[in-house]
Amino acid sequence: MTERDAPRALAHPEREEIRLEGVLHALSDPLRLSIVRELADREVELACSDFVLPVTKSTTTHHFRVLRESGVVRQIYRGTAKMNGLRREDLQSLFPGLLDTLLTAAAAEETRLGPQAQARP
Amino acid sequence: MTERDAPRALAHPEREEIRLEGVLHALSDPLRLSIVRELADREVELACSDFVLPVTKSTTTHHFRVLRESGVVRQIYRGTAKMNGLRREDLQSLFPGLLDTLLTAAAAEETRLGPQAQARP
DNA sequence: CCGGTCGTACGAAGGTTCTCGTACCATGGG
DNA sequence: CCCATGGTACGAGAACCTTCGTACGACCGG
Repeated sequence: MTERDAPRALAHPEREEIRLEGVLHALSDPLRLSIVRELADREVELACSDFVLPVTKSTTTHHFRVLRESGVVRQIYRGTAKMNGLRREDLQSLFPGLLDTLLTAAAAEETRLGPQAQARP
Repeated sequence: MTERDAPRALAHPEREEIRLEGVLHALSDPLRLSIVRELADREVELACSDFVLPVTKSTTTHHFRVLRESGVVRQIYRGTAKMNGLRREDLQSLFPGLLDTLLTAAAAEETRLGPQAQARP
């Protein structure tokens, strides 16, 4: 069934398996935080290749995997593309208000430090 | 001046130097998160030695240093003891609601998983 | 079927983190 | 003045994280 509908299925933690420490660790990386912010801003599912990131494809795959395995995003294949969506409802149910507060905090920090200050040399 | 008043002063980031990524990273460790929760519950300054932690003194020093350098706690010497206080106002001013939301999320997770589930073997 | 696009797997280098043990320093009480 | 207490410094080992390159697999469009 699941195999038949989704030949290239990806492993996700169930809602109950999501751990706060894992979510915080996932979001403590500037690149991953910027991915989540963009996902939240656009409010649509985005392909990995829709993001312009200062790293190679391999590294991009790695970061999206961390986000998926920590329960922050849901990923599904659509043709050759891999679409990413925030797991808003799961996170809201487990940690009410956390995602929005974090997004607000990230926006505040960007305003404070200047929009270019998230990358490292 | 500063030297005279506090011969054993400790380096802290200024409020403006506190970075969201650093705070999230500091709190993504279960041991450090439990320290912050206890600090928030008691609402008083606590010495490092007031915490019962499943690690050695050296490791305890390390974790408190991470919390201090990320801007989460303020540490001052009082005699031989080193007192720790949450930097509530600084964090609230930079990231409104974040600390309380995180503490609530941590409490919710503990309720969900059982009070013994924060240590690792 | 063939080529191009999108993404994965694997291995490796380099850096950081977590942990400990041992030796040490600062403070305050007898 | 000495010692007990509370904490630090340093070094080391293990584990983990981030990054990359190269080679490969899956799907779509012609």
